[in-house]
Amino acid sequence: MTDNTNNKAEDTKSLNFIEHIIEEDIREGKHEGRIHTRFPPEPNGYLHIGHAKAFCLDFGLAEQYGGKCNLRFDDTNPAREDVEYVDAIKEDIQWLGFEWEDREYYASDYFGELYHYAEKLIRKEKAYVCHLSAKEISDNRGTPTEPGKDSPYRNRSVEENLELFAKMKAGDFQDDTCTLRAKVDMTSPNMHMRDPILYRIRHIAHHRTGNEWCIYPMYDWAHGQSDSIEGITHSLCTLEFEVHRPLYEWFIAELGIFPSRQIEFARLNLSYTIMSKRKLLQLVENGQVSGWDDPRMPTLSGLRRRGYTSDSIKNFVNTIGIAKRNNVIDVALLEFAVREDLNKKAPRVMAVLDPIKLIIDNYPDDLVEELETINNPEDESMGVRTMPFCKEIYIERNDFMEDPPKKFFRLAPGREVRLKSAYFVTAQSFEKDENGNITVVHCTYDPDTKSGSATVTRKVKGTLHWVSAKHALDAEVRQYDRLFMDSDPDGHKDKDFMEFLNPDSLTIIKGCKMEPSLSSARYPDHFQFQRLGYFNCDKDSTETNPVFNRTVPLRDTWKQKK
RNA sequence: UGUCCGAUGGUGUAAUUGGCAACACAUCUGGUUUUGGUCCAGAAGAGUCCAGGUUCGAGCCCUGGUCGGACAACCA
Repeated sequence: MTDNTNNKAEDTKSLNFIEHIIEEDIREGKHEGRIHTRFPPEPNGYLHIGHAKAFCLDFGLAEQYGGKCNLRFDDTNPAREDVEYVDAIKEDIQWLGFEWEDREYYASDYFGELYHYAEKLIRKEKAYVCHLSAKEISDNRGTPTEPGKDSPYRNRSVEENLELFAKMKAGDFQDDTCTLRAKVDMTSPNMHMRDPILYRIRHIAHHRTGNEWCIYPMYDWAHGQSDSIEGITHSLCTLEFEVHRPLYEWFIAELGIFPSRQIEFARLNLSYTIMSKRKLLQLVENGQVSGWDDPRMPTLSGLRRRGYTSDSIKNFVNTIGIAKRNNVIDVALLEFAVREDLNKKAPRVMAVLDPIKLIIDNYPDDLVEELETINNPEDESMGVRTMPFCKEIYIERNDFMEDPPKKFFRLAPGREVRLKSAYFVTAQSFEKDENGNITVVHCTYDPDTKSGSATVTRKVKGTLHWVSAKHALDAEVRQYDRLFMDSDPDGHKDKDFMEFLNPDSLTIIKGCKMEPSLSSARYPDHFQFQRLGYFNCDKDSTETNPVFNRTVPLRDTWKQKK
């Protein structure tokens, strides 16, 4: 949260609905005022900005109310999960500055305890071993508007169930031959209460428990009980689990265990992007992006590589709020968040992406001046540096126009502009190649207009960035645009999200000219390329081929008017 | 024909729990500026999905609608 919103939040005591619940719980002395949350990712993919919303809430609330937040991997499905993801998930959470100390847990840590809970349910005649096939179970479950039918195995004896369940665990049965089901109510209007499956048989090695188990708990059975075992007071999850809550509470009541409370909030949706892990995986596997950390991905690793700062993401997440209604956040808000943060932090440098040579005819041939320039006008403590200046420099191709419109403030024949931190120059002539493209612009400079000298009082409308031709560093720049051309690529019943992929989401520009100080840039150093945008050094960058990503362009009111 | 949830400017969230609907982004003016950035000043934009009811008073409470979302994996 920024200082600003924080102050406002405290002044007006503007709370989201979960904070209201928590404060009321504290007021009433529930759980002795203890607040304990958890973030429960499944290690089957990388975390994205939507997960950031969730874990900033989980960890943030714990921080805010002097409680704790556990990191718990929900690893109950060995077929889809992998340690690669565990490490990536931890790195992303730490990147945003959250700490779980020694509370790194795994649902698989509780397999033993869960097994005993299941036996307890069997003894209470609240669970049974069912030999129906997946198809039969599905057929018997009914539909949302029609009740289901009882399984023929529903009423066997406690002893028989206990024995069969032990055999399931012992590996006496093949995959998919039977399940352990809770005995709730096949006629419930809530589908999740129609004798949900607790365990299925899978003879697969688990990334943590190896071959110790061949029965694996389902989400509803593992998740809630894990919350309870850890003494979680407020278990926050997204809206789609709302219909699971009655079951969550049924287990607590039947087992008589610690009553964690599940609270649901609306997940984050961002315009022009998709947030489904499955679909993001599809982009990775089809090679539409270079990996989970492709700078166009909404993953935290992608945003990090793109040049987003962790502060900007936290600020963003705290700005969007928490509620229960479905929402779509404008990506412009995310972009605002990085600009706001980088404006304060990023040193200003000069880089010319589409160079055209500017020759200062009246400047001494061999003279090189070291001109001083400020690193960040927003933060004087960032100091100054010098840039070499000489007779031939590069400017941006679109900063010169042969025949400009009246509101064009840049260079044109006979027009004078300022070269940032250097001199005023006036364009005199230009050269074209056989195709009519301008190749060189000739100008003259006024020695009395040197930056910092107060000798000239006349004003110029435009200021251009530039790089000394002789000293320029050649570099590659990767410009990114939105990955999808539709504001809601995932929201069309008749069309696949892949149809909306933007073919121009990545533009690689080689031969960009940069000021020499950039040779020391290393991943993930952030910069503002003056007049262009915020950029960061990419991890592909090398000594011989420096690479920069455009994080986000500067706000451009000129372009909008054109 | 079911159950659950939701509905406040273009977008997102607030509203001291029943007291003149506020903040941010986006948009548009004007000013400052050695970045057409930043910053500063200002404008426009909702009367809270609809219809009733309770009340001195309703975005908040009640009733009935409408619209939107979730739920029928041995996924989470």
